[in-house]
Amino acid sequence: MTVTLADVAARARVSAATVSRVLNGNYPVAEATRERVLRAVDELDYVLNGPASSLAAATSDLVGILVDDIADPFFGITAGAAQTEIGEPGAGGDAGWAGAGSGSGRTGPSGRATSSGRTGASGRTGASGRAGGEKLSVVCNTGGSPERELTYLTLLQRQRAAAVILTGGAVEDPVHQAAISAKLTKLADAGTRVVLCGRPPLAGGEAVVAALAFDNRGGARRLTEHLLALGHTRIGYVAGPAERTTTRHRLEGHRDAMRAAGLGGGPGGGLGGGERDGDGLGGTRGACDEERLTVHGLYDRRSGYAATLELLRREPEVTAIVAANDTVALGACAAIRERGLRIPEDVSVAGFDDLPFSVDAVPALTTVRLPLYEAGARAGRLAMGKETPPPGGIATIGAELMVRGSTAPPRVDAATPER
Amino acid sequence: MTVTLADVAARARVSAATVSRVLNGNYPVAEATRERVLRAVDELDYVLNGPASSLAAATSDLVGILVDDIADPFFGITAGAAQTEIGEPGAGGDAGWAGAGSGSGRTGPSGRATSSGRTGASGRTGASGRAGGEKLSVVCNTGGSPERELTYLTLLQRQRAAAVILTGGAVEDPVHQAAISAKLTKLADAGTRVVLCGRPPLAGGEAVVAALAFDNRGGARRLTEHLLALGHTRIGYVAGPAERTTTRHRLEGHRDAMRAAGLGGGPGGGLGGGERDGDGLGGTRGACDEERLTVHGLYDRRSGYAATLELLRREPEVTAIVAANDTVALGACAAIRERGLRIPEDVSVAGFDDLPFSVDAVPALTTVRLPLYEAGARAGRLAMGKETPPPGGIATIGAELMVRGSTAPPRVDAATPER
DNA sequence: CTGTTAGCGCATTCAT
DNA sequence: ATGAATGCGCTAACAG
Repeated sequence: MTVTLADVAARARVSAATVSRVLNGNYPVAEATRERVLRAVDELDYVLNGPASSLAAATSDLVGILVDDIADPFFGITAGAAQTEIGEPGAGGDAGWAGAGSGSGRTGPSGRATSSGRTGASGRTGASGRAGGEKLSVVCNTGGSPERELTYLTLLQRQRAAAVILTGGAVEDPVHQAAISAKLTKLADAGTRVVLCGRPPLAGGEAVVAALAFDNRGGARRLTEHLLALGHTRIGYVAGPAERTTTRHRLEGHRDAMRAAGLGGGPGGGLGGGERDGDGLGGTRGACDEERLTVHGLYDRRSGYAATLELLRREPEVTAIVAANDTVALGACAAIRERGLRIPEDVSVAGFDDLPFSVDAVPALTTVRLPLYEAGARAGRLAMGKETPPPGGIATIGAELMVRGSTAPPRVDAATPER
Repeated sequence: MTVTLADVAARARVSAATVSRVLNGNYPVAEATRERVLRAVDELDYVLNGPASSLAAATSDLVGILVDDIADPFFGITAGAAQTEIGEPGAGGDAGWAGAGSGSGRTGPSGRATSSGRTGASGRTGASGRAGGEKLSVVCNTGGSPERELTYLTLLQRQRAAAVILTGGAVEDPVHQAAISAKLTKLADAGTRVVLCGRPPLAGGEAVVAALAFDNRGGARRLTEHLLALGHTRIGYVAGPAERTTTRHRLEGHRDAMRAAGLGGGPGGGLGGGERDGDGLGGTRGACDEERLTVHGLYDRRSGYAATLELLRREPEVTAIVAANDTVALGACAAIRERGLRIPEDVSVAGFDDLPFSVDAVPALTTVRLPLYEAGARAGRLAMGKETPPPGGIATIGAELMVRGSTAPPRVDAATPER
């Protein structure tokens, strides 16, 4: 019922081995034979049996991209970029079928004979039903759950995936860290290329081809410095889920800036944790403020809304709110407005990521731009081995402060800060 | 080097077949044996070889979800919902094995010490590195390109995917329609369950398990009726790519409403195409206006921005702009503001989809709500055979008008409409 | 309930 | 340059 290699071989009057060689394009085959085989493939509408092929070759063309939340543009942009790089034959191959007029014609297999620069491996394209050297890049939605992350990794391992890209922050639970780490090592041992994107390198990251980390800390620090420079001192922070690295790094950057300015709980400029209890003097508000002005939530609009309401309740005098990301910032804006406050006159708001909609917010959102597309694309290339990994396998990707309308100096009549 | 079924069998002192049965959980196995096998699996850290398994069983656990643009929340939400349904072992029992005396009590459900809810077939979890009955649901980004859509379909076909979900509008080019249709038929013939979500059923859709179509036309009509009721008559329309069904349906709904109100080019209330050239009288502005007040672009912010600028240039007197979707509406808002106009005082703006950020726009966006999550989840269940298809395999999903702040009556001093 | 026996469809040695 | 074997790792009858 389903047509196999043998059928094609029979039709083309060659052996199955030859058909295989033509299809994989990695072995010399006489042009005439090749034509015949290709024609038989078209006529029979043959489609390679992936599982069989993978089994025999001990490799597959599956590339997995793990994301926390596919509905979040942050991941959509990153994953889409990676997928673009992976989908394209890219380095060395051709894109197939340049020949037959693609506009409206391309009735199908007929007008070939061209097969432009069919160099080596990449050949066939899908228009007629065949598909060749392409990788099947797929994105898997973990929903932020470490268990699902592990499950997907196992599933991918089971498929003998060619590569795996993990995007977004990691969960810091040491048990999960270890589990993920072990799993990645096994994947790497089995020949799967592992790339981290927007996630800090893991301890003993030999298993990983490359880790692309965003400068979350630096970006957050510069953002808060901007607020401080405007004159804000009572700055609320709507953080993400406490256990994620992204959350921690952004929060640390924020606090670094605060402390360097003599605000917050720690020694100026320090980044160490310590000193949780206020010492009662020294020109700072003490650590209690640091805690009081931070609220954790999810990376979504609703959380931003709720957390901001809470922040406003705890400290009605805040003059600025820094959100974990742009989506959260949007929720924060809604909460602020609902309280009858204006942005930025009464309260400044800042986000993180610079997602496409941020520039359209009213007022436009001050945020920190992360080159998501570029990072995703690079991760894709790295996964495909189309780009050489950075030295040490680790690269930090810059974060750029984008000052826009949602931040401004605090009102002059705002309660005078204590210092 | 890699551990196989035989290794596990040897360690557990059983045959490979028994190990297979334990792993698939679809055949009676003595509890003691099962324990032994499971332990061996853990000790050896065994992971099933997917390709080999798929080859032998002639099925795979891969489920593909095709989307136009993964960076667009419209698709992210839909795909994420579908993936959630597919990922969960869920109810409904798994497709194949109702036969083997599983009527009430699954094979050997008796209390195993460990792992709480290890229910019958779905067994093993990922935490330890094993993964069982789960499907690997993956989303594939076509970028709106019919070629890539076909390529992905072929790739999925090659993997013998268990199911495929196509989301979003279809491209209307008859050649591609036919190609897709043919491909879907082949997939279905090979046992792949095909589900359409947010896409109209295709001609001769026997191949498809179910088609979930949004009521784009009705939603668009009600939206425009809302604008007309407010008193608008000069309404600009920023449409999506001309060749997509979603674009056409929304545009048709809009024009239906316009014509029913005696505006636009056709006979009142008609939905037929005809009458492209204005007849010069009859109380309507004629078809030329219909064309003049419509600009096509992509479904993104930038296009919305550019198209709106163009619309404002063509007809400075427009009092309302309807956008193809919310993202486009955001761009439209930016353009309008840049022109020094206020929303909604000078120009009303409306979108479509009701994405999460729309309620946070300022002013909040009037739009048409599509139950994306629900639709995606339903598509996922349909793909898994967990839900019975609607009668005829076709269901239309309602679209609800959401009136918010971005639409208001036109200014009274606006140029008086001619009628 | 469990072991035995055959392939699944293809990529590869080897030969030629 | 091509054909003929061999086996990848697993599942599915079929016995027992």
